[in-house]
Amino acid sequence: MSTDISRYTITAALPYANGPVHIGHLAGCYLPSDIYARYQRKQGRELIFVCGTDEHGAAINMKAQAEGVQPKEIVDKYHAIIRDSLKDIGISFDIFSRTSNETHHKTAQEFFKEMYKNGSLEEKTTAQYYDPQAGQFLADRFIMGECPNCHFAEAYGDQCENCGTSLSPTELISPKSRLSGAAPELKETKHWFLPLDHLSDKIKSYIQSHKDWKPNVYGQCMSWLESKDGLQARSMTRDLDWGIPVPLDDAEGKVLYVWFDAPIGYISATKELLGDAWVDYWKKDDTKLVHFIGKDNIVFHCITFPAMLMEHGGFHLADEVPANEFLNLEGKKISTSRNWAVWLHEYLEDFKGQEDVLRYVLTATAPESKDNDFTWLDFQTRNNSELVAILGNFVNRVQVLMQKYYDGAIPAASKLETVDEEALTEVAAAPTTIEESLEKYRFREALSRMMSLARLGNKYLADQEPWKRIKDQPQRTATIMYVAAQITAQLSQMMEPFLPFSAAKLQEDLGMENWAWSECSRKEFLAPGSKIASSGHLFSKVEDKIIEAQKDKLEAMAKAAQGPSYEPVKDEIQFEDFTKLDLRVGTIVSAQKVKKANKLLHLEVDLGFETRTIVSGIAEHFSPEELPGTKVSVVANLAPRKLRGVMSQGMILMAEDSDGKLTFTSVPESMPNGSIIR
RNA sequence: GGCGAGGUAGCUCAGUUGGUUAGAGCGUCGGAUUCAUAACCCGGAGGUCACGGGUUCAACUCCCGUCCUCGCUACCA
Repeated sequence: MSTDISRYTITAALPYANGPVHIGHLAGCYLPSDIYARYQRKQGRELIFVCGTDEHGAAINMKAQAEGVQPKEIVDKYHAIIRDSLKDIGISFDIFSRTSNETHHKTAQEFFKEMYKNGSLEEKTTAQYYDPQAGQFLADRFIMGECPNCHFAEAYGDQCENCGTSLSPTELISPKSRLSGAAPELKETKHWFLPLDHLSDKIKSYIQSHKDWKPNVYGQCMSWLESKDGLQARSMTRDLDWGIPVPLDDAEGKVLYVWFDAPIGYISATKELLGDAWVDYWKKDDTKLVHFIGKDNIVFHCITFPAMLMEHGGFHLADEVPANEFLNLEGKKISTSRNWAVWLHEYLEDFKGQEDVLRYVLTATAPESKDNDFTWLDFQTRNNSELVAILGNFVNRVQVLMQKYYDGAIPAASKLETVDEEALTEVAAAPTTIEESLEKYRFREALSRMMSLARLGNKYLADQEPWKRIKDQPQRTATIMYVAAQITAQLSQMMEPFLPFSAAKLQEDLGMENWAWSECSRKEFLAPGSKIASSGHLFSKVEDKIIEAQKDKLEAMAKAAQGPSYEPVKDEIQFEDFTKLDLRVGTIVSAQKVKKANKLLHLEVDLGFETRTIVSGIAEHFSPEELPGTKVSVVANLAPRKLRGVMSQGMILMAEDSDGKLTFTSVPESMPNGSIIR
């Protein structure tokens, strides 16, 4: 890894094709990767920048089913939206592929076969639910039944949406297939697992050879590697009909696990782009492999995927994984299901021609070292007082003055004074300082260093006051304007990775090309006599009412998404079913936290005829001190269950609103403990 | 509860081989200016560096403890 770098493989996390891309994705992954790729291209480095949609997995299957369409329709729709919106915001992928295409299917299958041949995969047979009517095995999500825990009737096979418990399908009481409604049968099925424990040391020394990785990345990896349970084997296959068929004889109806095939998508995309030359970008050690991802993907890219590559053999492992944290929106977590998001394709509609504004704001506020907040007010401020007032304004001043005094033709400088020399020295030094930041993945710092060129320009003009000198010092004025023109030219070059649209526009005004990075460490970009045109302001102000409209839109969309989110009414039951429940009035006599659990409270509840111990998961909603004396409704005949070492003998009834907030179901104070509720 | 990351000016952040009055951008206040989209330029105010101990001649920086935020994980109505 210390060898000289001959080429770069830059990947951006594959967006999952079950929804559009929002500003969080952009800030966390696509913008930084694009800035990096554009910068390295300008450096003249050989590189590929690959991405594509991730189109497999049970979630897409589910969504298709919910909408009553084929999975293919879902992924086609979102692939197009994602591809177009990323292109329109200027993300300069060399290829934007998709995991549903043939090259990828073949590549993933070959990869799997090779691992199989190497003996890296462990075959295990387990009992899984099977739908006899639909004739297929059921993914966890495809099974519904009664939660063993809270007895919610529509718990899914992986999790109960009502009480949040993680489940395995076999725990469900009276399970039903969501495909046909039939009762599923347990049937033996075979899957292929990737054991990781034996790789633990190898992975650890790999991670430890990258101590320079960002603390969040390095820390999280070591946290996993040093966890007491060790690295668990993960199943690399699923019983599903949407995905890449497992390329083995005895694997009818089985597909590769989506997390297995997705990262191979980077490789397939490279093949698609380069043909046989893909090998250079993935197997040679003089290649630098950089994965841009969000923090949710760290473990996968730093541990699982490298493990897959190690087991397959012959691959070069990631050199850098500059993962970002999360971006919040107006103080709240971005949420697709609550529709709390600024969607990229909608931004592009609402802010036509202002692609660079979003790029600027999201780069300036990118969550590089900790979660960060995007607000529309901040968006407006940064646009108006940074892009418009500093950058756009400086460029415009130069263009206007040049036009006014010299008809747009750059004058020749006479003798350079110290201030001129100093300014030009800074101009020539800009690439070096910006490069320093970019090579360390400090994009916000790089952006700010780029902006200081504009600040330098504004100060230079203010100090030199050409508008005063034009009257009686024509030679001095010419020199000043010559210098100002060079600053502008350098700006147009240094802007390019960050603000490609504005850079192109400015370069055109200046009659320049997008120069190589190495050509930019200079003092003269534009010779005297070359023309500077002006095609109008680079940026325009964002008015208050635009911001208000966006904020209103956000609230309205969130409200609409939240409106009809009532739980569906459960299946009808008979009166006898109801009478099985023994509900009683009780009073909490004492409450204390259960140790080593932060959601559980150990309650003693007086039921009149006896006092019960009940463990309740309400510790995040109530403090123990406020509870004694509270009248509650209790399920008195629930089978006892041990929770965190404490035997719980019953359950307290709670009401929950759509935000997950809990309250006790009220019982009048006057009702004696032990009274029956029916 | 365990593990990881973070807690520095109104806002967004930089600052660790410990060392003079803790920095930047934006905002704010005052001044100056008019080439420029009331933009630009200069200056000021503004910080118990989450809190409490400890090590040291010296701590934002090292050690111990506590609190808060985020993530993973356990546990859960």
